[in-house]
Amino acid sequence: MARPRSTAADSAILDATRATLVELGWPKLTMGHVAARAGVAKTTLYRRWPSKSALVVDAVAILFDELELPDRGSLRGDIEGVVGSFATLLERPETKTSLMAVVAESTRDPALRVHIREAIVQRQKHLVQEGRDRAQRRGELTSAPHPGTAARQVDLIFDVIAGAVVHRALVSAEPVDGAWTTMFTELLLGGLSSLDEASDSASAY
Amino acid sequence: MARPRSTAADSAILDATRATLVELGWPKLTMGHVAARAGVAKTTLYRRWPSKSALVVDAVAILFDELELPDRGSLRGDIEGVVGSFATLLERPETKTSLMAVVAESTRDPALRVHIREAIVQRQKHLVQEGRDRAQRRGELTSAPHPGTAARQVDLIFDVIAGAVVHRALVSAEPVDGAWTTMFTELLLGGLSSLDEASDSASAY
DNA sequence: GCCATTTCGATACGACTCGTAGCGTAACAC
DNA sequence: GTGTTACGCTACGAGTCGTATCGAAATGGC
Repeated sequence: MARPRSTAADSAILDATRATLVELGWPKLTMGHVAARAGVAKTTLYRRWPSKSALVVDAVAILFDELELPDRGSLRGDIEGVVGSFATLLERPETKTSLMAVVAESTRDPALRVHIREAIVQRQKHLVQEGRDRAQRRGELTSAPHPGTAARQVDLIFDVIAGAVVHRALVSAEPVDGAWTTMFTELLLGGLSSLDEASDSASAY
Repeated sequence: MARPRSTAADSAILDATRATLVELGWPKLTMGHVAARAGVAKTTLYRRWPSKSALVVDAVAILFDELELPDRGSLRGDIEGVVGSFATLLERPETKTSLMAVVAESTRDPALRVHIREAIVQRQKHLVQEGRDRAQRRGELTSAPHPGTAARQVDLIFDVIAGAVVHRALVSAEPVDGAWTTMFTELLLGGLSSLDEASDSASAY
């Protein structure tokens, strides 16, 4: 009908949000700072995002798209690769300080919880599916009997990998280095083949 | 020398903190609220805790002591038990809203990070060691070759269990129910025996 | 029992953030 | 052009933060 919303402002705001996260960290990031840095009025921010948390989710979600799953020739290699790149991502100050913060706020804000699930979790879950498909083609894993079982296994593996790496890096606050990754991958490989056998023996799940 | 600090005030403050967490949640919890509820001046809070986060860590850490590892006769049973009780703990509003929040702030506050590690992580790590010892006595696992390897395995297992359950419950925001626990335990058992064999074959780690 | 010492409750403070409202101006669709 | 909408700017009340200051209260040492 009339003047459309400036898409330039959108990206300027998201860029400014990431830059401010790096510089000040989540707790000291304010809507005022972001607005000033983006060369935009504070009102413009509130016209597009209901809260600081929602803004940060969008600003950070894009960063997760850099996660890839290059084919390293084996399931072991693929897992070690994705763990490494995820750990690298978590070391960036933008993600490190804000990821836990938005999750924390989401425990009291259902809309934000859905927002995170769609923008980050579900959006990256294809990585697990892809790794699984590859392993099946290589004959390292067999396909699950029921489609529902397969989906639940993908969900489980995603929670285990993401959860373990996040916990190691941010809660235990110790490095996700080669030694840890090797050991974790060994654990996961053993677990996966165990799941494979268990679901082959019919009734299990 | 003179008037000692009131221990009654200490516990009144911690109780008030938990109660306020339940009622208002982390984001709306203020030092003013806690002080008023505890029947204490705001100044008294700041004399003992440097920040809201540090106060909440102490208030919540005690709750983790209710985690137990009753002997269910098998490693499988023990794991399922501890996963269940951890999930129950995470469902309580005091922990749910505040755990991620303090971790988030700890990414920019080294002192707080150490505080969390000592009060929560290290304090509960004995559960893993205990489960492992039991499994060895039952003959379900063998002891690691080097003591350093054993310690690293305990750290890894702790991160995997705690991380996966937290991620499932708070990030994916889906229930840690019996089906999930069964599947996760199966994964972990397979992984543990795999680690066992790998570390038996000498040089591995 | 008395006194020095330290904590305690109360209050006030400036600085900051929040989210919203009101305004005139600028940019686009038709 | 003209109407409609987004924009930048400013101001606002409410609320929080962490600190400073004060007299009163409680305790240990003598």
